[in-house]
Amino acid sequence: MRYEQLADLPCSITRPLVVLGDRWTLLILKEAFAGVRRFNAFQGNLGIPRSRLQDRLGRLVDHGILVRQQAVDGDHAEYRLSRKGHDLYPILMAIKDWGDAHMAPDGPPVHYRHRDCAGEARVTLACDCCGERMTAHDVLPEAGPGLLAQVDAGAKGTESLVEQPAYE
Amino acid sequence: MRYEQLADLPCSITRPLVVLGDRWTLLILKEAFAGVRRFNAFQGNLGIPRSRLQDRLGRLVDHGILVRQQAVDGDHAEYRLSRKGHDLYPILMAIKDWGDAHMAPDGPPVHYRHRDCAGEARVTLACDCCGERMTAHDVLPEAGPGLLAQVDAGAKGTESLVEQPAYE
DNA sequence: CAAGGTGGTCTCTTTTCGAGACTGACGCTA
DNA sequence: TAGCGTCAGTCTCGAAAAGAGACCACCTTG
Repeated sequence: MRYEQLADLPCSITRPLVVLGDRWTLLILKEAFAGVRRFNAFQGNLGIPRSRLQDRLGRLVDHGILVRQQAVDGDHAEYRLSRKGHDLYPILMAIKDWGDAHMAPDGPPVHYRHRDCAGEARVTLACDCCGERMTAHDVLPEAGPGLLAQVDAGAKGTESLVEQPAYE
Repeated sequence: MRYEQLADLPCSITRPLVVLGDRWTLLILKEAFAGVRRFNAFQGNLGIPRSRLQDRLGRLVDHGILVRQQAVDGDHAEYRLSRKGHDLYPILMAIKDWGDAHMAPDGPPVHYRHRDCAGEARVTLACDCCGERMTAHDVLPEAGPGLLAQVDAGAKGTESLVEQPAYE
């Protein structure tokens, strides 16, 4: 049970990971972005045990990442990405970029192309102020409002995060 | 054993996820980017069981994501990010952006600031040709060389990926 | 009515995880 | 040199999660 409590930490990387960080969840979402909506399709494409899929879909619905509804053209259930779920796309694309760079010796298995031109979708990390591209070396963590709110509320275990050392 | 075989699929999202997609791995890497290098520091910061940490660090070293070496200023072991590991940073930042947007009611706990100005690090998905920003709706998957190589080699289970439906 | 597809449940076995004690190497210091 | 603290790493054992696959109720369609 202690693992779930990581979600209480004031960290915007840790909190999503408690929801998304297991064997299947991101794979399910990848399928959802590929247009899959039905239970049996998820199950067949991934080979995930049915009970496991049931559990994961339920959690994603609970978190508002997927929405379960009846299909308009039939009686069957559908799982569709909510806005919140849709916003996960850059995460999958960042994974894709890394996979293409480091785990695709024969080249990218799939090109994710811009509909309007021949270009490929790529994730970039940049400064939202000056627009310059950034790497981990250019980043300096600094306490934000979400952390200060917890400190003010007397939460424990937050001190170390305030003094987070910069990545060298 | 079937889960690990997903890594054989020609998909640059699936393959990294088989390596990175469990409770702890990305959390360990998050710590590594925060400057953590020592076994006990990972263990203490995350509360991960020692045997689990041992296993995960070993896997990351095996995959060339971390490098284990003796510290220059002492006898203890150090785990440092390799180039390959360093390249994972956009994934963590994409998760951070989503966490800030959807799981941080009090605002971002931590600002990841550009060293050179006051701006914040943000991940964007854009076309590498025309530079236009993209969402999942703008993407059209298309078979690439890594997939065709497997098809030519007579691999099974690749057909469905070629005909991957576009995200609606 | 039978066949086949749907999402979903149940059971049983195997695997993984978690907690914490334990080890052995090393350095410091009294 | 004996004692102590710290380091990474190992072992054990009970608990939790995952996996495989049968099973269910419901609905179409022939």
